Amino acid sequence: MAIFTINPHSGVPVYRQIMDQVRYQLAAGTLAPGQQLPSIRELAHTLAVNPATIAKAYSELEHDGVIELQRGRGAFIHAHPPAMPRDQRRQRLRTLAERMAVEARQTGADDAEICAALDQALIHLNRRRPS
Amino acid sequence: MAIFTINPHSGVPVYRQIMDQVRYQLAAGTLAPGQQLPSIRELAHTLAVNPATIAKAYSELEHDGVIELQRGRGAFIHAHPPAMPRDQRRQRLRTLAERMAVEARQTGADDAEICAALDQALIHLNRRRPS
DNA sequence: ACGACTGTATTAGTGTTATCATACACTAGG
DNA sequence: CCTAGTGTATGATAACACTAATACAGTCGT
Repeated sequence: MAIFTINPHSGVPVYRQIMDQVRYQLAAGTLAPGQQLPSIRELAHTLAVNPATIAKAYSELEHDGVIELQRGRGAFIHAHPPAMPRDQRRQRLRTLAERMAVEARQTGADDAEICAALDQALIHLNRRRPS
Repeated sequence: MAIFTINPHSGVPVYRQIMDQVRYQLAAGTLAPGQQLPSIRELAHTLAVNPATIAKAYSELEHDGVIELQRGRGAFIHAHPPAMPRDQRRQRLRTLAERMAVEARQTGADDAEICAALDQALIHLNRRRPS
């Protein structure tokens, strides 16, 4: 199985699918800081998409501090994770939590059910992590 | 203060800002099932946007089962919340939780911090709820 | 120095989205 | 009935998103 898989008919943009998978695998530990990623052209060939599409995904990830691009060398998971300042992190978490809370409530779930879902997701992520 | 407020320069579409606020206020209890919303034209005038923009927001919300549109009468919060089937709800919660878990991990937060953020968000929502 | 690999930049084509304008159809009250 | 309110439907236009094509520039091993 390849590192990444793409579904061109899912409606979600290819470049975003790439970004999501890098983020997910980094969170899950399948990708580790410093590790080299497939080159733009190589990945483009594997997934049968235009190199510019991969370049866009990588470029955005670099802008977000997730990966590091080195001209002539390749793409790498950022060696030193950004380590967001405490205040900013708090604000970010608050935003994420509110979004999830509101959307989860739409399903009719109660607090316990919502928290349980998050616990499960975290446990699932931790599966592959030495931490 | 008006029921809704809009920021035309935020980059997020106006119709989506409307949708988000209806959903949020419903989750928070500021809007209650059965309650009447501002008419399309009235809200359009208040926010200084085209009625079709409000119509789109309302139409999408109706499609999602959040509100009810009655020609010649007005727009109302759906009296009986949709109550998603258990399986579908579980799947939806799983998706939401995974997204939050992955994005929260990006900030460098640990499990406890992430769960605490969600707890806070739920508590904050419950503030205005009789439930 | 060369060649084969890396990322970068610019431009363009295509489709979708967001907003607006205008005309239509239903409902309720006088 | 008729009027003033409601939502509905259609089409136009501008902006944006996504993908692609092509040419450029740095790195590294031979």
